[in-house]
Amino acid sequence: MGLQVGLGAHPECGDCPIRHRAVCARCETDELAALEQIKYYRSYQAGQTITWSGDRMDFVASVVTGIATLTQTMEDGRRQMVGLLLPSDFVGRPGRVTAAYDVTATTDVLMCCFRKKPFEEMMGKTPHIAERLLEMTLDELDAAREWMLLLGRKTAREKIASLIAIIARRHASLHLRRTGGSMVVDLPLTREEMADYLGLTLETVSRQISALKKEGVISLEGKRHVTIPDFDRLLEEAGDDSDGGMLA
Amino acid sequence: MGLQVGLGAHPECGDCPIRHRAVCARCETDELAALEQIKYYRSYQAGQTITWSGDRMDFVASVVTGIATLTQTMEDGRRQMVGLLLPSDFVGRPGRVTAAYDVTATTDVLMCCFRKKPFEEMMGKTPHIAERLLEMTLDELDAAREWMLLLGRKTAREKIASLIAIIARRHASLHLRRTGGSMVVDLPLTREEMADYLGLTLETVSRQISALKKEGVISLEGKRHVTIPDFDRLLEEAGDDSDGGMLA
DNA sequence: TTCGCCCCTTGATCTGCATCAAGGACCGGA
DNA sequence: TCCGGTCCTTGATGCAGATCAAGGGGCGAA
Repeated sequence: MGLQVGLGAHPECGDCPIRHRAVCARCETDELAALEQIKYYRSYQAGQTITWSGDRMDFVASVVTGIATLTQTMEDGRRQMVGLLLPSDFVGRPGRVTAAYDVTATTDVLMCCFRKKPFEEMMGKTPHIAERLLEMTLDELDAAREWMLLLGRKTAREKIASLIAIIARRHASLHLRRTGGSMVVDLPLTREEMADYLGLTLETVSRQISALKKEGVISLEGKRHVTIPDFDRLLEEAGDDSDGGMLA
Repeated sequence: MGLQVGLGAHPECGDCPIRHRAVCARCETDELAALEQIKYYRSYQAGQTITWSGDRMDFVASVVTGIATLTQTMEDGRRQMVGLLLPSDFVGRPGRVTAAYDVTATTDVLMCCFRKKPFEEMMGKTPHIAERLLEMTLDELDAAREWMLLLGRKTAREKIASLIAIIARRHASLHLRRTGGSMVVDLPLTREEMADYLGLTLETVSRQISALKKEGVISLEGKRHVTIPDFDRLLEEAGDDSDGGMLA
């Protein structure tokens, strides 16, 4: 979450997120060249599991296109999503051999991968990579803490409103369109995935979306296409103090 | 959370956590000397607020002794703890000017502080610091994700059992005593603070602790002193898959 | 065109935890 | 010794969201 660096920031960069958005370390050329040499691409189909928790994972990667999730599962099947990976987000942990979470592609996904060992060696040689990764990880930690407030203290209605706001913000540079003051977003998740994100059941998700729709906070075309006539109203429903830097 | 490096790992280190446990970067001498020059100590009384969310925070720091918490508060007063800082844990974010959370001392706390600017300059010069901070932040992120599973999907009873297990583990090198196979821990939090940690009310916390006590999962002396006769049993109550590396 | 599979919606009922309320244990100060 | 405050426990009641259940819409395959 929250690992994006605006596309506009480094216009000279190319198509791989690690390079142009994730750990490009301000586009310093030699680092780019080195990273360039060890990267490779992998694609996954919608629904495909990228790694299972506990499996060996010998690469780190960055999402180029598509959406993936991190989830934890208890023995009895209860599931909680703990990460939502959008383009430019980073997965994997330098210095760890096995995956800690199930990583699943919810849409078709293209990943830009780096074998862990050469990546770690590069990190040792190019300090900016560790600094950039630190910055990204701190952003993720902030997002996780916001998420904890949501899980622990928000009502079902507030959770739904928050999720829509979060997706609207995160997709801002990707899929968001402003149409005369109103925002339009496509929800990239099924009701069940939203439930796993929010710590609810899919029935409750469905009911609360219907309620927000009936009351005019959002409007729906089909099941996924959401129009937000008044973003501030949505934030109010979400229980958020403020916009938190939507357009900062 | 989870930022500890065993005391035994670097016996030659001194008394400041940044130095001997947090970002010592394997005790490389020159880095130590440089860090040594910019550090200073501050102490806080139990109950005192260290920073309010939104305040300017011009230092980063590491807890030397005592316990502090990070909490988020909604406008209507609902509170969620999002971080629990034990000795050796790190607070603050290089590259950010204002605090994102309320930081509160729950016991008397001694912090080892570094003014942000010199610390950031040092980071630029000594790459190992960023690497070490990255490692610590990734540990915190993992802990946050475990916490999200707890908040989103666990029952009140499982939450309490989980919290006791977490504290027992984290205090392992500090306060934990093994007495013939059983463990003894002092809960460093009031019932209300536990409730804020777990996303419950203090009444529910109290009831569930009583229940676990009645069923022999734990025993209590006074309100804070807990004996765990069978740690595996506790983990079972917590819904955890396994010990997760308690003594690893 | 029809079938079958998802995904989603809505209704009825149940229940775990919140809320409201009262009182007990402990402690430090007058 | 009593008093007030803080922290904790326990009981009674209410309600948000889970659970159980039924059915509708869209879409790809036959």
